Amino acid sequence: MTNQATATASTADAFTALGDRTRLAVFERLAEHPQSVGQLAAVLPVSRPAVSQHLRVLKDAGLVIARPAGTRRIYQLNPEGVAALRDHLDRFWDRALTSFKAAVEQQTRPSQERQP
Amino acid sequence: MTNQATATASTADAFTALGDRTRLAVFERLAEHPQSVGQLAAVLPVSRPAVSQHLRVLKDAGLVIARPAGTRRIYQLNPEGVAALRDHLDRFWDRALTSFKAAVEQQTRPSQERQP
DNA sequence: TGAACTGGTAAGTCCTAACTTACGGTAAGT
DNA sequence: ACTTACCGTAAGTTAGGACTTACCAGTTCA
Repeated sequence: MTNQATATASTADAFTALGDRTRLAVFERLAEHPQSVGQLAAVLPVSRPAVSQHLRVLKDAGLVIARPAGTRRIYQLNPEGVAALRDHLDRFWDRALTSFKAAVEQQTRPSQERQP
Repeated sequence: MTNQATATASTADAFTALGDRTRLAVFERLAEHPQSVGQLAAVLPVSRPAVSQHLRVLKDAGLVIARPAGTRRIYQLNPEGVAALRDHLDRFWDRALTSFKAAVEQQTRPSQERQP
């Protein structure tokens, strides 16, 4: 199938993508400046195919994009994907902390308890 | 000094903690309202010990805390840990997108290239 | 047209971790 | 005291994914 249509992936996919140490390192390197696969592999302690596979995961998660340049492929961050993930997480934190505050309210106001 | 390394490591730990589907589900359930281990296990498609193990990971990542209530243990979000992760991610996105913009500047202004 | 780069993919190995069952330990109810 | 309910941990199994080597396709330059 076309992985291009999967421009924006789910939050779980983004967490999974950035959850791996090597992949987070790749992402951070690309955050500094766009690079080719060989440049990344030269610095990281894994082989070039491994970097390619990690880049595929990051690309499927919508976090990076590639652009051909001669025989090389320059990878860079996908600002849209990163911004989308950031917005999604912001709403997520807001909901979580709001619900938490509501629970605290209900805690300090013991009108009714004992709900198994 | 070690703030940077520690901060980066904790971010990776948080990503790893929330990268698992089941663990993210646990975290989202707790974001709605505090619950006991048995309540979580009753809804989720895994056994109770599995939920306990996931809660341990989330607790080690500083994302949730537990409070004894009789024979049960009520888990809830750790607002401090969540807020800390949120702040750290905000700085992370800022750095990433700022560097990306700088790279775009350098791209549209091709004073020098050819850096293999 | 070759030779020498580049990088994606296949196939296979290996190790981590997510899951299970079994057990022990604590708190409340009878 | 005995029973019941709830939970954490140990031990063991298994599925997934992170990594390797080998191979193939596309691009550039002689």
